[in-house]
Formats: sequence, C-alpha cells, structure tokens
Amino acid sequence: MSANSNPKSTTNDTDGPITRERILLEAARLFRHHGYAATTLREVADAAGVKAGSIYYHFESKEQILGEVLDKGITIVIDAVRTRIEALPKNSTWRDRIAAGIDGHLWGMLHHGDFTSANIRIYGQIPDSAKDNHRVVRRAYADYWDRLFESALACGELRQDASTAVIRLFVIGALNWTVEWYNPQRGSFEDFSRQITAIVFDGILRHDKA
Amino acid sequence: MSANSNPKSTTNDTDGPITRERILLEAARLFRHHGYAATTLREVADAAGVKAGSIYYHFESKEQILGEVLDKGITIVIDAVRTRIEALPKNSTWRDRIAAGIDGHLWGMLHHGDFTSANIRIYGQIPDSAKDNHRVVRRAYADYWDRLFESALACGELRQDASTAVIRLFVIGALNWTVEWYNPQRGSFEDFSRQITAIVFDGILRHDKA
DNA sequence: GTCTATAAACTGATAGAC
DNA sequence: GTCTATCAGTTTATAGAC
Repeated sequence: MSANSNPKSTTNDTDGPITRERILLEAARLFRHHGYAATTLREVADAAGVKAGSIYYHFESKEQILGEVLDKGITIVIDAVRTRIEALPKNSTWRDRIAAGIDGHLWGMLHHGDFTSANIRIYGQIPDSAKDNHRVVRRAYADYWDRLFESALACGELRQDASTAVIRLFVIGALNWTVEWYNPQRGSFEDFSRQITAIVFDGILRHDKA
Repeated sequence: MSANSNPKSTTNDTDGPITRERILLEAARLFRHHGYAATTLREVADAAGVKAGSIYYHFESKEQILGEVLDKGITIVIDAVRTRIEALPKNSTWRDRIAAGIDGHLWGMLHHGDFTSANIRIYGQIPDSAKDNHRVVRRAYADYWDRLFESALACGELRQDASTAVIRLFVIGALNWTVEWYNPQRGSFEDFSRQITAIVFDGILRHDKA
C-alpha cells in the first residue's frame, strides 16, 4: 500500500505536491514578490506547471486563491505559537509564555516565508471583499496576544508606562517584519530567536546586572 | 506681490499644489493602498483632477513616478532624523542621539504616511529596474544607523549579545511598521514617540529600578 | 483533470488638436 | 499644459474538446 494512498494527503508519489497545493504555493511566492494585482493567473499556472485554464478546475476565482494564501499564512503562525505555549508547564511565568510565543511566531514566519510574507505585504492592498473574510482570524490572533500581555501586566512582569495595545502592535509588527530581512546564512534560527527575544524583553541598551 | 510668486514654489494661489505635485501625492496614496502594478495611471489622473494623457507632460513613464514617490518617502525620513541629531549638543550621549533619531524617523514616517508607507509596502514588489536607482539612498541610510549603533556599542551604551546589524534591522523595521498601525486619535505623537523609545531602549518587561 | 480558443474589458503609452 | 482618440498588448474568466 502506497504511503500516500490516503485521499486526504496533499502529495502523491510521482509529481510532488498535487496540483492544487502547487498552485497555492506558487501563488503565495508570486503574490509575495510582485503583489496580488500584478500577479497574473498565467504566471501562477506556468510556475505550477499547468495551463491557465486549468486553475479554474481547482479554484473559483483569483480571489479565492488569495483567500487561501492569506489564511495559510496566519494559520501557520498561530499553530506554531499555540503549540509552544501549550507545551509549557502550567506554572510557567508569563515571561516564559511570551518567550515561547515569540519563538513560535518567528518560527512560523521564517519557515513558511512565502505565505507569511505574502500575508503581511499584500493585506493592505487587497479588495475589501477579501479582507472581510480574513479579518476574523486576524482579530482572534491579536486578542490571543492581548490576553498574554494583559496577564503579564497583571502579574507585574510587564512594563506599566506603555499601553498593552501599543506593546502588542509594536512587538508583533517587529516580529512580522523579520521575514523581510532575516538571513539564515548568518546564524542558526535558534540563535536568531534568542537575540530577538532578548531585545524585545530588555531593549537594545546595556543594562548592568551588577 | 503674491506670497507664492516664487517660481520654485510647489503651490499656486488658485489650485493648491501644482499639477505635478498633485500627481505625485495621489500616486503615493494609490500605490500605498492598491500596490504599484494595481494602480492605473487613469486612477492617478482622476484623483489628481487631470486626464490620463496629461500625466505624460509631467512624467516620462509610470516607473518615473514610482521612482520619485520612493525617493520622497525615504528623503522625508532621512531629513527629519539628521535635523534632530545635528541639533543636539556636541557632547550628547549616543543614547540621546539614538533617541533623537528614533523620534525623527517616527515623525517622518507618520507625518507623510502615504509616501513612507508606499515606500515600505511596495519596495519588495517593484521591477528590478526601479530598485536599482533607489538602493543607493537606502544603503546610505542603513549605514548612517549602523554608525550610530556601532559608536554606541564602542562606548558601552549598547547591549553586546546581539549584532549591530540585527539591532539596526530590528529597530528600523519595527519603526517602519508603526505607520501601518499608529492611530493619532489615541494620544499625541510626542507621547507615542516616548512609549516607542522606552520599549526600544529598555524592552517590554518590568525592570525594577530600586 | 487538463487542454485550446476566445470573449470582453482594461492597460501604458503615443499622436496631434487646441 | 491639457485635452481626445487610439494603438498594441494583456487581463480574468468561460466554453467545450479530449
């Protein structure tokens, strides 16, 4: 029995990812690098190794492809964050939970860069009809981080002279943007994640610990 | 004598900004919200109150408009940063200089949002031919900040367990992204700038000062 | 499931009147 | 300086063969 005979599998034994997944992958890469409107379905089809007309067997419209690319970009990150935080001991500090969240967010962002970068790059440029469906999951993720930061604040672990909304927007925005400049050739992901977490927690200035 | 009889002025007494400036302004706004390729010259012309053909009296091509929008976006920020830093006393600490730079960068980003947001949003999506001309000024600005951070490091004011390149990319990226979420209705710019500077310098955690 | 062919609309850019 | 008119190319999406 073939390893991929499961009909739910997204790969087969001969062509790598099946056509539908390949279209999504190439669409994400092209949306990231050229923008949504600038990417033609002919380009997506060429990259995915099919003809333009074939796309409409798998998707109803260009906008449906966009919707799935956007959702995948944020779902990857959410799953990585929740997995790491839920794996922590129940008596963990909020500092530890936030550190796990930062590591998960960075991991998701940087290991699926085409989906995550496409998401943050083009979200501000897409039709309102595409934003409407996507806003719900974005709001839920923001709320998740707000709860983390508000709990940390209540326990005295967070600074009190900036609003939790500003802290959340600043931190998530800064983490999102790492996908635009992170270079895996200049060190391991683990080391990078440690540096970013240290800067987010303690800032860029030297603070003597003596 | 009219207040705007100076031929170098970019405004006149009857129509507000002259046509060329109006085209640039509307192009920046549309590039920001729809992307470069998605923005048609007909849309730019409509927004600027002229017909599409008239654009070609002021500009050679769509790409020339793009070039000027990109340059204006970063020049606004560079000017604000240098002005603030050069106004400081000569014996200022590097901490004070970096604080002035952060305030200038934020001020430029947030007070000319269409040009600065267009720049950071679409830079990753434009043709290489447009990037080539713009790369020089981007590199010079990055070098300017690298010198600030390296000087601060040499004087012991900067943390030593993260590379200055990572610090610069993280800080500038985080500051750039504020234009995507800053809400002037939730407090003054001065207060916002103070909060961001505090987070960048000392992080989001509470550090007892007793 | 994938293909070819095509419809209907839109694009950047140009030419020349005023 | 701004306009109208238009060219040549491209776009999403559809219809129907295989």
